[in-house]
Amino acid sequence: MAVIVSTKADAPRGTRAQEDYLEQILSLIEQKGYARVVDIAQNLNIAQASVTGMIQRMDTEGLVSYEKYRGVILTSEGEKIARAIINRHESLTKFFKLFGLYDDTIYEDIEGIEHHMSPPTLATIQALTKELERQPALLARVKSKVFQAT
Amino acid sequence: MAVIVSTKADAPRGTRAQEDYLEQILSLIEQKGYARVVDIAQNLNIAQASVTGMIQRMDTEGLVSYEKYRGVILTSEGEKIARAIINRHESLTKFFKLFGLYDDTIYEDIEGIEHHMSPPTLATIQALTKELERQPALLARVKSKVFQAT
DNA sequence: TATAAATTATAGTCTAGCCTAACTTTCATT
DNA sequence: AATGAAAGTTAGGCTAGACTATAATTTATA
Repeated sequence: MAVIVSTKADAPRGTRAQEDYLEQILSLIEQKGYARVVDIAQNLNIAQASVTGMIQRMDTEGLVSYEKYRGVILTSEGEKIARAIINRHESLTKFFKLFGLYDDTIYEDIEGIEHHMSPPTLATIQALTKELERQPALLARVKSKVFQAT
Repeated sequence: MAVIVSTKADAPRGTRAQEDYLEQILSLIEQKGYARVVDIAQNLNIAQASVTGMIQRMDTEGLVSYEKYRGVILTSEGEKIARAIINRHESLTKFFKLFGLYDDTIYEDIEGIEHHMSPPTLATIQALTKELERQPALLARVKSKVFQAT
């Protein structure tokens, strides 16, 4: 069963920074039930005031719904973007983990590239991941070619 | 013969935008012998005045050497960064081309991710590329799983 | 060689996205 | 219910990196 990938319909996108916020917000909501400014700020390593400001902008842009002092929730538009980003993040993590790269290395790389990978390319990575999972010998050979010096 | 990758020595880096400029400048110098503001501007899809401004900043930061009306050349620092970026670009192109992704898709994705990929991760991609080149049957199987709808 | 065209530079402006400091609201505890 | 701590907001400021309009310089050509 093949994966069908369209290059036509561009997925909705915020800016890079906004995607980071959306990803954090959804992740907080799923794990704690709500997303507070203070937690978003801490996770993104950003000042609280900056988070408030960005959230207000994202509210006017329809990515989140926000009321003063009442916390944030995602609009359906915002959630769609957040899920796309999280999906990319997870797929890429799975892929890179195959090769025994350090967790920190993986995390930093993905942080950068998850904002830039198109659906077709991601689908390819996913297919490749599946195939490599099915072929441990092949995977071992690739891994054996790369050593990381600590 | 294994590739040895260090995670210690961080490669010198400019900002994302600066890396784009450096890549363009080196590429122009290699293909035309010199890099003019007007060509950099056109290739990066940016106004000429913006290029002049950025080049001046990069001069003060030691990435390029610049004299009014006399064109730009790279410092050794700047060239080192430029070559690293171009190397990443080429490696990634080679990798994605394996899977029959559209050229435009490849170009856009790489434009985004080349600024964010660490040496260990890149080395892994390179090793994987080699292995897949050696195993056409495997490659075919992965490709068969992803169709792009035009 | 003079002058028009092309190229490059300057000046001034704008937005995104961050910061700190000070203020306001909410929450928890007594 | 009062009050101090925690969370959130506002105000003001900064830098990167883009823009347009205009001026200066170089290059090409009549």
